[in-house]
Amino acid sequence: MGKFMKKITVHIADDHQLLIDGLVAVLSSEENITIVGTSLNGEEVVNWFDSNLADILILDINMPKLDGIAVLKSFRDRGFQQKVIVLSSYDDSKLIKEVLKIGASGFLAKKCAGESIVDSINQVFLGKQYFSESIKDKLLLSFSKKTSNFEEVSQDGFFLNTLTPRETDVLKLICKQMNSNEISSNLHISVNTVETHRKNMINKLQVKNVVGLAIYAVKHNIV
Amino acid sequence: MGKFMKKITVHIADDHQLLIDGLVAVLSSEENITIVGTSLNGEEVVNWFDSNLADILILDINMPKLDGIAVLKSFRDRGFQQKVIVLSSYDDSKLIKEVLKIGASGFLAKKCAGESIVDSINQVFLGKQYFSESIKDKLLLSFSKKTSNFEEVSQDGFFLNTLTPRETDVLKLICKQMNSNEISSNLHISVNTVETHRKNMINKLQVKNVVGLAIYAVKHNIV
DNA sequence: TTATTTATAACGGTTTTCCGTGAGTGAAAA
DNA sequence: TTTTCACTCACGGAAAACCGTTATAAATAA
Repeated sequence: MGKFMKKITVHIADDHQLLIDGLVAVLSSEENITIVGTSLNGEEVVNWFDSNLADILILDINMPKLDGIAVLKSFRDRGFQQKVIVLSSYDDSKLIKEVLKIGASGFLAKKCAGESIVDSINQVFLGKQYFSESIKDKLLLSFSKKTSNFEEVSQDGFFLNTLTPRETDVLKLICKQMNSNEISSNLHISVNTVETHRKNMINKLQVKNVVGLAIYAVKHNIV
Repeated sequence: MGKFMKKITVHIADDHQLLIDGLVAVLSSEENITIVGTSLNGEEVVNWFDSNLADILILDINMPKLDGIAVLKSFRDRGFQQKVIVLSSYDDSKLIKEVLKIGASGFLAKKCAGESIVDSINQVFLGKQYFSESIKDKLLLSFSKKTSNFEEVSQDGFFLNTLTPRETDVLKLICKQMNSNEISSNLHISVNTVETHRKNMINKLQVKNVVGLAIYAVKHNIV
């Protein structure tokens, strides 16, 4: 490796400082990689990239304020060029496909090994895509089950809609184990309205019942 | 530091290999600490300590197979002596109090900084207790709200009961968004039985409805 | 041996959720 | 400016969840 070769600049975003510090420690021994910034939530990421540059962003999905999906979307909408490697605790095939569709270059499950983050940075920097082992398995598995994927595909790539602010309000209260009545008092709206929001969320997130909503909420850091 | 000073031996357990590798990288620069083992789930931890020793165990709460709480309880029941520092994404005051009651020596939120893990290991090795900043705040806050803590205390320290194997079966299916009817077919038991399990879980976990159960399940890695 | 725990099951009644469907308003985007 | 989106509200019926209570058998712990 030549002495004056350009180093790959990396920004790491994760709501767990401990993980960031860990990754920094892992990557610090790689001589062709420099960490030029870190963020603890989505807002910080967006703000940082407003006035800074990095070749690669390691982006956790589950973050407060603005989650990884929202950050990705905002980058895509603004035509930003840096590569993004998504990091997630949950290796859900729906999620993987969604982030790829929005424009991520790689997907790492947190259960992958430390080396694979080094590999992924190098590969993605070269313009390739990168998936950790468990992710590859999940993707292959989901493609072989054509039936269960039919609905997703048929919806032209919008199977994973995001919630409106108001829906998020309702979902938060649902997760506080309130019923529709309590929620309606709390938000000063009619019970019918609450139930409409509830229905709409169940439809757009393609879940079966409140349990699906609650799990979605936890996994997307809404609670 | 003397050349022949005993190093503190540490075992790290977390279901995210990435975090383990990160912690290993962070701790490897500490000359008085050696990592003598790692585990990706609760079972591995228990098995490892059956035939090995470490001064300190860094233990994640959310792990598959056997969660951190279960591991702690099994250690306590068998009279093991190593110190345990609990690691968790969720800095819930109930959880903190419970693990302390079972015998943990420290509690780190994953959002704490990498240095604090070094500090915690050193402190706990000296016989002290250690809490990361956010945890201290949570504890103080919960002690000042005496009212909300009355029920917990009044129950003689068993506010956080564990589920029976069968209840766990039911909960898993609940989280797959099945209704009681579907669950009963799936487990070949009566709908009434399913609903009994459901009720019992709601009671013993002190939640209000399925949403509470689902959130409990996700946070305790049952799904 | 006795007490407790676990898993099973029943039942009637109440509350809540879920489903379909339709509709009005205001704001923002095309 | 027309259209789309977010938010609001309504109603009726079906399905499911929740509550209280009781009970039996087997296994296990005290």
